[in-house]
Amino acid sequence: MSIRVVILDDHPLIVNGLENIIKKYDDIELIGTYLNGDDLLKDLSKKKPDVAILDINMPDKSGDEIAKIIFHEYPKIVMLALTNLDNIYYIKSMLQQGVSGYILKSTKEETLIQAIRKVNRGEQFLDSTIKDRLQHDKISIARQTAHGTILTRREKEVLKLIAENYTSQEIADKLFLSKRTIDSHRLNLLLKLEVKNTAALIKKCIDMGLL
Amino acid sequence: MSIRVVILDDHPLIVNGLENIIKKYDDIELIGTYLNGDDLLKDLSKKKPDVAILDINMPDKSGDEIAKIIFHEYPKIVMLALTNLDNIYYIKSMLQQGVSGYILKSTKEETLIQAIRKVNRGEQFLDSTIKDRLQHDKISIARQTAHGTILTRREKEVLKLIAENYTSQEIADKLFLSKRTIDSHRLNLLLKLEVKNTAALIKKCIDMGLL
DNA sequence: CGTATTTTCAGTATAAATACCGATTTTTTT
DNA sequence: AAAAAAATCGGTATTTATACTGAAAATACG
Repeated sequence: MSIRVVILDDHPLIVNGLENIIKKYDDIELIGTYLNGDDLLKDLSKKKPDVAILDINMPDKSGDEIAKIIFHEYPKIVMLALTNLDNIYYIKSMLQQGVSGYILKSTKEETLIQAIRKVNRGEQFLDSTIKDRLQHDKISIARQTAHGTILTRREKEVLKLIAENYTSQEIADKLFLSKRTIDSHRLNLLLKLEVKNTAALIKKCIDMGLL
Repeated sequence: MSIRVVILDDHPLIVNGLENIIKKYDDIELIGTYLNGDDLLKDLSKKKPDVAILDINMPDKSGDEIAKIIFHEYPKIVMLALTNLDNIYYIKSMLQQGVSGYILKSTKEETLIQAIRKVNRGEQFLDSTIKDRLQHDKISIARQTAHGTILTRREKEVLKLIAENYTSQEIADKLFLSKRTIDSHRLNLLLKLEVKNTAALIKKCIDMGLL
């Protein structure tokens, strides 16, 4: 019996590439492709794939949210994350969310197929480049996820406005809050992301897909 | 005689997707794929494609640099730019660099094929979504390219350090310059990119692929 | 219903960035 | 060689952000 796979990626061209690759292999069957997380989640109540290939940088819901839901509602589905090199921040958190493997979007055909087969057998697959990066940034990633990179609703809101050319005072006016409150949120953002100024904050958040 | 095409993209998975799509059409022939601009340029002295599909966000050389070189050295080659929605900043500058068409990475198979055929006939092809965005941001883009979004070497250097968590004083020490000089560069960066603070500067630069 | 987290707000102080005024020297381009 | 652009540095004033106290109210969660 063949391995049934679904793909989630907001990039149709990537989906197309994966689709065409998988087609060539008899032991793997593509039973669904999705451009956003909600569509995938809806369809999972009907279809039962063995492996779900998930893009990490999604515009609406972030990859780890989807992974979390799938992991809890459909624990039998094995997940394989699709990621760029730039986004290693999520990796540890994704591991905890039950993701079994990581492949890069810049991966080759053979590596992809190998990864699908491996995670379907219950093993873990980490792209070698990701392994290196993990090794290299081990400490900072550990700290990263330790006190949580997960931002609260307000923090995200403030973050977004900061990136949009607003000052603290303007943000305060916009949200009908005190400037102190905004300062407070800014401070928390800097602490959570371990940066010491707004410039680095914005960069890191974009790198992590929070913006 | 079929349309001979080369592809430049640092994302193997995208290349793979394009490759598989083009394969299916008899009137289009893929004669080369490249993961970086230099490889493509080297090969152009031997191969003579009709159409070159170029990724815009490349890590080493930026897309418009490549386009400029091709346009001047091989004016017969028609260029089709591959872009994300996020990066419309380059579009006008690319047009001036001789690019004939724009397709989104999130495009569908048919649109891609249609675009290749159209630009090969000497016509222009703009993805409808890009058209909309161009319309919407018309004024700001015009201003953008007018006084040049092109940053100088020093400005890029300072910009990078700003994004890396350094203060003006620290940057000054690092580069053995006066703090005033750094202030000067910062001010120019803000003016050139038409933003009023560092946060927005970083965001815009990342959006534009300058970081 | 009680506990934890989030969100809210305050004072004060310092550090940093931005807004103006300017200018000279060096490098690149024509 | 001349012109243009880039890179350098200075003073001063103002605005904004960050650091350090701390704490009350609102929400979410078990």
